[in-house]
Amino acid sequence: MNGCSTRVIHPQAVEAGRANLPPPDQLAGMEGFFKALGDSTRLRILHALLAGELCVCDLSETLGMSVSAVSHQLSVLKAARLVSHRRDGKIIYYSLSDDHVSAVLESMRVHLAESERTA
Amino acid sequence: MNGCSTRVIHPQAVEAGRANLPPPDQLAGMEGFFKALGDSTRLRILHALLAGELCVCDLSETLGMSVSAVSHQLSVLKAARLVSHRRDGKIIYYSLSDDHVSAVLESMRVHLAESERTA
DNA sequence: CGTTCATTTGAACGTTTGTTCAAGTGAGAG
DNA sequence: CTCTCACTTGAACAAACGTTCAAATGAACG
Repeated sequence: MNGCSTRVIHPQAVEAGRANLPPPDQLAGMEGFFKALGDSTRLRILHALLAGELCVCDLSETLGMSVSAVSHQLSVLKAARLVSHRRDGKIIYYSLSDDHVSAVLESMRVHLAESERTA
Repeated sequence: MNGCSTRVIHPQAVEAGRANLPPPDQLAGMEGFFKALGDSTRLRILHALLAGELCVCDLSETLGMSVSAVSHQLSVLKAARLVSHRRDGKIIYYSLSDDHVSAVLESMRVHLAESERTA
C-alpha cells in the first residue's frame, strides 16, 4: 500500500491503467475460469472428454487415479460450467459443456506452441 | 487408484479418452499458463498493461497494493512469459509480452459473456 | 424391505499460494 | 565513495488447494 517516495511517477499512465481494470464481478468470473483450468488433473479430465462423454468410473481408470479424487475435480469443473452431466441409472456421464471449451483448449495449444518458438 | 467393481465400464471409451491425454511436458505448459492467469491480482496487472507499459511503482499505485506484492506477482507473470520488461535507469517498465496475451484476454471475456447468457 | 454399486460428500492432512515485512541489489546523483 | 530510490528477494504465516479415507446418497434389482 505504500507507493513510491515521489508518490506516483507517471500519473497519466496510472489513470490509463486504472481505466482498463475490470469490474470486480467480471474479474471474479475470469479468475474462476482460469483457476479451474490451472490444474493438471482437471486439464487431463477435459482432454479425456474431448473424445466424448465418460462416466466417473471410466474417467478414474483413464487417469489412473481414485474415483473420489476425480469426483472432487469434476465438481470444480461443474461449478466453472466447463462440464455437463447426464444420468443413466446408476451411471453418470460427463461431457464438455459446449464447443467453446474445446476451442479454448485448442487456442491455448497454439499460444504455447508460439511462445515455445519464441523461446 | 481403485477403479470400479466391474473394473472398467466402457473399455473403448477409456482407450479413446487416453488417446487425447496431452504428454506431460505439454500438460505442464498448459497448467503453468492457466495458473498464472488464475489470480485476480495478476489479471488486474495484465489488464492495466493493456493501456501500455507501466513501471512497478505506478502499477502498485494503480492496483492500490504494495510494491513488493506487485513485484512478486510480476515475477510469476515473467516466468510464464506473459510480460516483458525494459530498464531505463532506476525505473523498470513492464508490458504485455506480445499481442497474443491481449487476444487471449479478449477471447476469455467473450467466453464468459457467452456462458453468462446460458446461465 | 435390504443389498449392490456408481457416485458424492465431509473431515483430515500435507502442499502450494499470496501477502507482508525486512533486508538486499543495482543504477544514478552528489 | 556514499546516499537515494526503484525494485527484487527471502523468510514467515495464514488462507486456499488437491488427495485420501471413510461415511453417505441414490438408483436398480431381488
